[in-house]
Amino acid sequence: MKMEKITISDIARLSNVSKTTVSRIINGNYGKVNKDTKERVLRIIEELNYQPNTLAQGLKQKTTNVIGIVLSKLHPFWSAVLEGVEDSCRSKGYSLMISNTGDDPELEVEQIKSFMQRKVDGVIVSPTIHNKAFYEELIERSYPIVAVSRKTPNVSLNTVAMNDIKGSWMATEHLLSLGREQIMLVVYPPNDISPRYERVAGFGMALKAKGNQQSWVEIVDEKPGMAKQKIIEVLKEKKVDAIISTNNILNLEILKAVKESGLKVPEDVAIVGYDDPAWAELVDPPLTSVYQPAYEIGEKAANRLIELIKNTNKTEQETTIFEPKLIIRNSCGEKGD
Amino acid sequence: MKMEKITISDIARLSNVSKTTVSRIINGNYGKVNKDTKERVLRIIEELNYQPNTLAQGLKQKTTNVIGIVLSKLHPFWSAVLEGVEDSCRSKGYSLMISNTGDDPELEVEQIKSFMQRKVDGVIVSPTIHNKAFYEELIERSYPIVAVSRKTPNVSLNTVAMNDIKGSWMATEHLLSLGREQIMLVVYPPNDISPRYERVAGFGMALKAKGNQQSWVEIVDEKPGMAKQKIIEVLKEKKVDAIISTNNILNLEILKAVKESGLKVPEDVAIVGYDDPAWAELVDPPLTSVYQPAYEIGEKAANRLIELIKNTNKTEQETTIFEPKLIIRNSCGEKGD
DNA sequence: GTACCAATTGTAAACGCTAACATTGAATCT
DNA sequence: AGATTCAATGTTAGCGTTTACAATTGGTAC
Repeated sequence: MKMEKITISDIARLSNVSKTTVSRIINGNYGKVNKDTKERVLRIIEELNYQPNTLAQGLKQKTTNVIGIVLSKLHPFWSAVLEGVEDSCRSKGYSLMISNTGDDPELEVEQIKSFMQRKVDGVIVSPTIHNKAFYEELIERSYPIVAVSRKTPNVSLNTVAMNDIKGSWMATEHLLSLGREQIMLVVYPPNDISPRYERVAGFGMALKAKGNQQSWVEIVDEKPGMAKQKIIEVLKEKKVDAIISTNNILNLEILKAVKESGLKVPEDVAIVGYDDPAWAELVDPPLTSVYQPAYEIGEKAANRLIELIKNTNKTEQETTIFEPKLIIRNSCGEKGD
Repeated sequence: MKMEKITISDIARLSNVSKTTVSRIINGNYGKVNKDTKERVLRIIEELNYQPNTLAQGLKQKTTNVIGIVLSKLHPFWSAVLEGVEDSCRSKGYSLMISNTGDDPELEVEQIKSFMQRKVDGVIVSPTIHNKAFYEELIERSYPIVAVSRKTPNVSLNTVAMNDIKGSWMATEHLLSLGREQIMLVVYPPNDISPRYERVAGFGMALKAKGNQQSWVEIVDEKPGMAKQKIIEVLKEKKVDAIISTNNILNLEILKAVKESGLKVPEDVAIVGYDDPAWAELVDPPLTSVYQPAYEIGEKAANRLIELIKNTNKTEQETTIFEPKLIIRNSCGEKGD
């Protein structure tokens, strides 16, 4: 299992053919090369465990079979997305470069540029809504890129995302139908990031439809622990009979806050989580929650990107929206509670 | 913000210097170039938004500033490791290629080879214990590689991992000291993967120390849901007064199984989780669990790898072991329960 | 025997960069 | 003045591939 730094020239020399012929064989251009030489060369390649230098290939061919993914953080939702992306990429022969930005808009473009400099064939990104100009430029150059789990108003990126309005809408509807009236939607600062403001919007729509005016949106700080603290305060001061989470992490903060406040779920306060965590059925009471098919989103995003990379024709903007599901357990009680 | 495919030659031509000079400027070799030309060239680079082609650089320089990471899966533990790796890499100017193998030994070497073909500067891997020969070869060629969160007997890889014996040992000790006697350690098939058999070993050691002979190891199938089912069966047939989990996923399976079996925690059965999940304090009762500093492990692994890449001298094998912590909540009750 | 063709293989340039070595011109030394 | 040095810049080859274009060979048709 020798693996020295042998090049195509070595193979060529040792098998008495030109580099061209070896190259043809490497690339499966068998039609143009004699069966005997092919076998001889393949044997030598095998023996020396020769692996073509991908950098050189990329330099010459303008394509690397690498795609880059830029996302915000690695909490469970994104991990699942990433797994979908990864599986799909590997099965199609692409390698993956990854980078997290923590939703810093500048880091976002910096990382994409860095990937482009490395000549990745395309990029998957969970974009903030800034960087409009940057993305427009990419589109104009028809650089393969797809936005995942985030939408970009004013920029028509290829997109694979959730119906986020519907997610919070369903949650709100559910609570209202159970007679809850002072509902608090807890959300991180929603301005930069589409799912957040869509979830706020869906909440508002559902309230308006039922004429509810006692519910409100509580915007909380993103620093770990801050949300919990804030919620505890609010819970002391205001009448709250239901809480809706808007993501993975807030699920935890909300549940902890409620627990520490000594309130009973669902009697005192009903809770709807977001993102249906794996432990949802283990807490007491089991958490009603909005499910999102994260893995499938990732998979689809990767597939779409690869489509863009390969097909120079199927390139018109396309948006795929997945629908969330409300998984009802016991954290909202039943009608009349 | 034009970003056509401009090369170093364009910059050179437009600023009336040779490519060499431009190259010197790009690479910060300012000492050797006149201040005026430097500024002129930098301005043109800026104007045209020139970005050096990293493939070409890599081809020439034999170094890419990319590192590859090959791990088993993306459950929460590995996500946290990955975040540590990623942060550390980015802060030091490295990009990251990622790949999951699901602990398939063949895929493991396949992916590493693929990374090497792409000329990554080094690799972080969560290895199975197979592939001894392969890793030995890498070591012999002094290829920079570090094993993360897994140990490789017979192969002296640079390693950053946990004291896994101690983790289960502490859990077992804790349970024994509380008077539990029929303890079941639930584990996925442990043969290929060091933390698993270490956790089995730590369990055995603690039992032996106290002369306990009624406890046992329950090996369960890795397919989702299988563990839960098996545990439910066992719970019916045998007397079990404590269960120890050995990872993230098993935490969930065990808790679900116990819940479905209608047993009371900790009265009927005590439980110790592994990996201290974010939701540990939210379940009822809050889960006692073994904490592992996943992020720090990732960080350290990346740092060590980068050290190996840069320092051709500090290259002797080195193993860093982090210590787990037992976080006691209420799932094991108190003495005398 | 000459012309033509297909099959197989080779030559050489190019991809975009870096670096060893060479060149230039002016300043400094003796 | 001639030799020496130094700062600034350039020439050129090469990193490991691919590929347009040639070249060689033997066979076939006339």
